[in-house]
Amino acid sequence: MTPMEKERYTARARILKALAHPTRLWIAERLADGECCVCEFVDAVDADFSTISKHLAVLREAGIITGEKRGKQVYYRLRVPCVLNFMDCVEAVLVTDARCRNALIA
Amino acid sequence: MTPMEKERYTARARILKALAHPTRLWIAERLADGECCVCEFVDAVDADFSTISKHLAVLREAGIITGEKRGKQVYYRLRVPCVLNFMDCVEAVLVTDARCRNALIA
DNA sequence: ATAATATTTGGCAATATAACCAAATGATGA
DNA sequence: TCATCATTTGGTTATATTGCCAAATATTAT
Repeated sequence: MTPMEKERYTARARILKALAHPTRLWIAERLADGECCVCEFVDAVDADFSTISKHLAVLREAGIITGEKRGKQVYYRLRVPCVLNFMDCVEAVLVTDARCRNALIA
Repeated sequence: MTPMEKERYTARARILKALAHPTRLWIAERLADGECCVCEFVDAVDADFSTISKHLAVLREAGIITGEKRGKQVYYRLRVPCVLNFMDCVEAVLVTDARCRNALIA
């Protein structure tokens, strides 16, 4: 791994890491259907609103989402709409895993 | 987020988390070109061999790779070959981010 | 101006990760 | 059998993440 590669993979890993949390992943997928108000997440997720705000900050700082204040509320949306793309693959890993556990193969 | 969703997103996040480390991501992409011996990673990555072995364990336990011992060596390969798929999107996030930083837009 | 609402920020404690060294395991070759 | 090589596992320390509470900020409504 050359220094250049290291830099590149560090940047990429940072993005995956931002998505690698159940709540954040759920939020990202929700946003794939269109923008949402923070308040919707607060209602839907069973966690303190400050916790949700911090999750949003993680996604924001990773460049995955962007927010806009409208009145009292803040609306977030995906900055790059392809986030869903890799869920198919993630799902494939899960399915393969389940199949293999059942079949007792590697 | 229903309890069922929570379970689902926790499983998905686990997989992303496994990939969300520069060394592990590099290894995964390397394996997308075909199987590799652990020794190749040990040579290529500047980290203790035990560290590399632990990274491989993380990927293995996440169901992303699978290893096979052949003689003294262990060869790993991707269990689901689509890992590369989402790199395009990750890259798109990085590019968008760079563009916006330059242009001073959100 | 004050109060109420929506969100972010600061701070803290609990837990999880990452990296290293040393030691254990497994396979081959002398 | 004994030494050697490749890899994994155990243990430890440093660092990072998570989630809650309390407090700060910003916007609207009274």
